[in-house]
Amino acid sequence: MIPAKNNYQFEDMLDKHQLKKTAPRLRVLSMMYSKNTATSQPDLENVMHDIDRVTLYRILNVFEEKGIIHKVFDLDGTANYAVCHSDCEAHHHHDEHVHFNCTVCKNVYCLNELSLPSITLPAGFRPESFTLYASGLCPKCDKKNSAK
Amino acid sequence: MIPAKNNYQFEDMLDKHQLKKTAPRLRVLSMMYSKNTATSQPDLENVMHDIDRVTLYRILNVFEEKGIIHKVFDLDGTANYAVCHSDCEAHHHHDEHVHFNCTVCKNVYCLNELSLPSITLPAGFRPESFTLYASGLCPKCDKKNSAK
DNA sequence: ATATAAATGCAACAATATTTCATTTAGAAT
DNA sequence: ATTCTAAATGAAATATTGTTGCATTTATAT
Ligand SMILES: [Mn+2]
Ligand SMILES: [Mn+2]
Ligand SMILES: [Zn+2]
Ligand SMILES: [Zn+2]
Repeated sequence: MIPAKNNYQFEDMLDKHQLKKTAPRLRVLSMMYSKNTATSQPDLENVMHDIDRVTLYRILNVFEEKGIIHKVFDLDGTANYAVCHSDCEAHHHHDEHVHFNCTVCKNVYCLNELSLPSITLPAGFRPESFTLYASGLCPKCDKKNSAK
Repeated sequence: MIPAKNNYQFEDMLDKHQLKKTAPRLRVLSMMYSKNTATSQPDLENVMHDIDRVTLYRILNVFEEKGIIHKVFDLDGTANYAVCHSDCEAHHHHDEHVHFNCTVCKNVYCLNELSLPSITLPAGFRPESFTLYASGLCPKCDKKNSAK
């Protein structure tokens, strides 16, 4: 589903966005591409002890600006970031898919396959984008749950 | 649309939920019922200087627990609170309506009239609740915008 | 009027995010 | 290869946001 990427491809990505190929950026990229769930700033901080917190914030911000990753808030309101698969451009995201937040493992899944049902808003509202959040049990946690 | 309420009704509400009728609580209630948009903690803090920050947090928390208000995160991830109109009970909310976040005035509107379209998730996911967020121009900001 | 549990206010603390600036480094120019 | 420079990082300071503990006040039941 998510196409795996190697380090050369990550370097290309940074090149393409006129970002310098630095070690912290490559590590963040490879971490985010290796998972099928979104990553929070605390997640990164816990794994990459040697990289400064501020650097992580800045990497997340610039990646979001460039359209490499997009931000999703989970049930607690903490920001999670996931790689974009919708040919997003700088300052112009198109990540209008469903997000699933597991109530047990707290992971956030991007359900890129699902497009949103169209919906009509009350008169006067001019919507520009939609996001649908679903929460409940993810496949893993549901399996564990029904096993016992 | 939103039924206006007077102070006696606010007192009744607190009574019904076994909460003491205190001045801070009544003021928060009346502020939230007087608007048709959600209220953030900073909003409250800016208006009610004389009430302690911590008290406001506690009021919001207990109101949410009791099913009087529900929490909505806006585009920046800040928590906003809006009155419930879905006969919510303590620890059991049913606020599955559409939320609209205006990109200009930043206001969050509960579109209680709109129910959510049903949606089928990929195999394995066991959803328990849904929220649909829309963002764009609210009626007011759209009108101002097209005027000039 | 009194008693008591609940609620508030204040101070301290913790967690999270941003700003500033000195130092380092990637990539371009020579 | 060496030098140069803008970009990126790291570290400290500051700001913002949310929580905890405790003394004081207050709503309400008796
Ligand atoms: Mn996504
Ligand atoms: Mn709502
Ligand atoms: Zn899960
Ligand atoms: Zn607006």
